[in-house]
Amino acid sequence: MARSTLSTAELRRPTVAAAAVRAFARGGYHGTTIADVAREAKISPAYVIKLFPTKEKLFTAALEACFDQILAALEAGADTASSISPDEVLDAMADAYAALITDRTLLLLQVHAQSVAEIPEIGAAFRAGLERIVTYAKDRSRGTDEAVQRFIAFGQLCHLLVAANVQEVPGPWARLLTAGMRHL
Amino acid sequence: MARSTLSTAELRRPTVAAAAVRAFARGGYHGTTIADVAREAKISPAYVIKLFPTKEKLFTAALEACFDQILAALEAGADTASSISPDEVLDAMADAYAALITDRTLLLLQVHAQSVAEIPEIGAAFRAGLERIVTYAKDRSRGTDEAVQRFIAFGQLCHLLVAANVQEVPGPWARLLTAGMRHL
DNA sequence: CGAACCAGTGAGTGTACGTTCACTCATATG
DNA sequence: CATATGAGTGAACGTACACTCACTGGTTCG
Repeated sequence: MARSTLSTAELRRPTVAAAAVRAFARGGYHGTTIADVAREAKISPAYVIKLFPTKEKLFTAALEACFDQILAALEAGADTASSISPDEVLDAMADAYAALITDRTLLLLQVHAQSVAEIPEIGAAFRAGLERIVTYAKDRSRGTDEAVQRFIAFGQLCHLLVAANVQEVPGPWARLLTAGMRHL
Repeated sequence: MARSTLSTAELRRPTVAAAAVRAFARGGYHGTTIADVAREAKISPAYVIKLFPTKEKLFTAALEACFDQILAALEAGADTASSISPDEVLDAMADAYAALITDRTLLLLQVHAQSVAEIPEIGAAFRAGLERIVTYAKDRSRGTDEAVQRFIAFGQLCHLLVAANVQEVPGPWARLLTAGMRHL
């Protein structure tokens, strides 16, 4: 058994990053330990930090994996649009995003990342991911700046609703906020 | 000198809560220690937790103080509206909010709260504050549900831009997102 | 065979944190 | 003066965490 089946460190890194996505999505950066990630990845803590030398690098790796998945979903969604009208393309991407975050993992990781964006390395990775999303949405939809801005703004509203569990709560204010949102 | 000048615990609590707002806004829930809050309030850590028996209660107290200030700003802003047209009232409230969060303290505290809303006590306090904002915006502006929803969505976009420091960054994507935003 | 290498780990180290507790000191009142 | 009350603290306790390091066992190749 050579390279092809034996898991070298290089091959292992993405699976550990995927485990980090799940673990950090639960507890956020400060609320998640390297041991938590190790448990999720089914390896020892020591090996986690051999693969990603600091906790910050581990988190940014998770964040990049998160944005990779989001971009892929947006691309796939855009392909299903019934016309090339900008609004319809953006709408198809929104549908795809809503479907992607049915399990809240990727959404929560972004929320947590936003809250530790003051850490330089993490802030940079977060902005890089945001840039990818915004420029892709703009280029692919060929919509106006306003339409793309609205696309992001309502995405953020969606993050708020899910993070705060507004859907599970009664009251007219909650229904006002969730009206028309597709992430259920 | 009796009650009026001597600082009793009851009188001290709000000033400690205000210190907690500042401290937690910097580091978030998990990234801020009780000693940080104590330093900010210029008292000992032990006395902080005598005033607020657990870290969670301390954080929710800070969060409530934060929403108090936001509501007050929205009310004051609505009073300055040049007409009673719903859109103009909402616009005046948005201006007032933008002015309030010129220093990023209250904004960042909300972002951090959103990311630890899974902690039941904190999630409940966060939803309570959100409910106050939404119902006030709706009742005072007498706008449509859609207008109020948009008001909140673009508020969340504003939080994203500030938390991630998008204003300080070059690139067309950043300018697209910040276009028309007033929080500078 | 043996030497070099690499995936992966167990056990530790130093530090920092939330919370507790016994205490001090100032004031207030009888 | 004596006693009580409550503001405020110093020092400790137990735990938990990021990160280190010396090590094991398997594989590769001369």
